[in-house]
Amino acid sequence: MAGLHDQIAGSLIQDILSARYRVDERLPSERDLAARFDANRGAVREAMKKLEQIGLAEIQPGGARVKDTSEASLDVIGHLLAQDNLPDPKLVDQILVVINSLLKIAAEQTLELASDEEIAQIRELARPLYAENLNDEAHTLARFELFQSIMLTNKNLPLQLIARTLFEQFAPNVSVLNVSTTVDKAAYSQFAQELDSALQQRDLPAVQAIFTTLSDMNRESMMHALEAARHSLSQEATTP
Amino acid sequence: MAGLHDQIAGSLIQDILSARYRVDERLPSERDLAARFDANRGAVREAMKKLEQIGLAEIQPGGARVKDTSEASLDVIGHLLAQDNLPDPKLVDQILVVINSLLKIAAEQTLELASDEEIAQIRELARPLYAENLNDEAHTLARFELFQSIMLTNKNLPLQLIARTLFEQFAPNVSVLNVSTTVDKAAYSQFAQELDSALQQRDLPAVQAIFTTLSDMNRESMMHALEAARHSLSQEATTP
DNA sequence: CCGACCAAATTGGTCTGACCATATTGGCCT
DNA sequence: AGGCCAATATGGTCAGACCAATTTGGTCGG
Repeated sequence: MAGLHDQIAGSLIQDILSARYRVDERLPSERDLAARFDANRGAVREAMKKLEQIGLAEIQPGGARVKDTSEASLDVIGHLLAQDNLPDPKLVDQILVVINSLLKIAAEQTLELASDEEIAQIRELARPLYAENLNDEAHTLARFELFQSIMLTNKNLPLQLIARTLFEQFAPNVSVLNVSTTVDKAAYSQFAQELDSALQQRDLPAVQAIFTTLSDMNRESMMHALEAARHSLSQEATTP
Repeated sequence: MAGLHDQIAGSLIQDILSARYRVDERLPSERDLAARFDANRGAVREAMKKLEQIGLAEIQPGGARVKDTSEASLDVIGHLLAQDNLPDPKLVDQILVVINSLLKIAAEQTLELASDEEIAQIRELARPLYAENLNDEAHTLARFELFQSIMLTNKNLPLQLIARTLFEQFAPNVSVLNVSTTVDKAAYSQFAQELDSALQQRDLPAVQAIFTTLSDMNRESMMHALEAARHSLSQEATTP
């Protein structure tokens, strides 16, 4: 299924992220890599192009050099998360901070710019979360739809692009954690009700406070899910 | 200087962004495009790869289709800004909202996590802005260094990557505007002093308020610069 | 002994041409 | 008219070659 260049790129990305090549170090030549992977140079070349696009390497006539992660593109995040069995908790928390902040910004802007109809639509999507006895799947779906609605109602294109990019890299790497089992549905119910009310009254400070609280909630439940997964993994290791 | 594939990519990007191809419409085949541009298929292929990377097209066996801008990568922003003589004011404002929000988040996190030494370093960089009689160049540099310091002191990698990416696309497209001539240096002086004090006392609400005000300031001065450039352009048109 | 300079080897960049697997198309048959 | 199938067009991959720029290593002169 995956093209040869994808395998090569994946291997090189892994090598770079696991620090097998130091920053500023020259990568092997395309011809060498082609020989090592028993592949066409074109395939290696495509792989190198991907590295460059991700921002992990800088290709120049004379050789390709490894760049620091901090100079990379936002697309490295996904690769960083996928590096180990479990995603790095610190990185996960950083991502959550950013995503939740973006959500907060979107909500603030929505409050300021959205029409009454648009506000009403968002409020509709908060209703399902009133229920504290939703099953995990339905609860996850309801949360997702509410957040997506807030993001899309906002007409800020850069904000949307960032949020989507970040989420797309984030989601597949935390899906194994079954976060929905650790969310506090009672707290979410209160959140939904307060949000509904604050939206109706277009109460900016209230909305800000609500999303600050939400951020803490989400970060907490994610940390719990990560810890649970870590325990589960170490159990598997001892009883194979 | 620019490779042939870059010219082809640029032409295709322009065509897509100016809506000469509709969303979901099939692009001409690589062989057709090669003939049209009098180029090698490999060159066209590289150009198409770039389109796919930016997220403006989706390449599949059977043909390439145009995607909606909202599904693109964050890298479209630069191309969107560069599309006309002057960048789209609405888009510019949206970008400023996001950048300023990210800065605010970084500042909040810095307040929470940074060491006293790091805080002190940032405060140092606020000092130069006390002066209201800095020349434009020095003022721009001082602002830039302060903001960059806040961004880097924060250890949030995703936040840094997003901010840098956004800024790199933004800066070259607004550099023609000479924004520094429209900033209110007196207001900036007050901002710097308040920030210095708020950082020293680690006063979170104060920092939040300061950056909210800063955002409005920046957005205003950018709008003024845009308007000035617009007038300047229309004058040139009447007196060539 | 060191630095500047130059030629050779290496490297990425580009082009040509071909073949393959798959998707699309258009005609044919029912 | 609808379904089926072959012909065709398309993107995906590969091989081999040449070019321009960089890097490298040696040599010469100070």
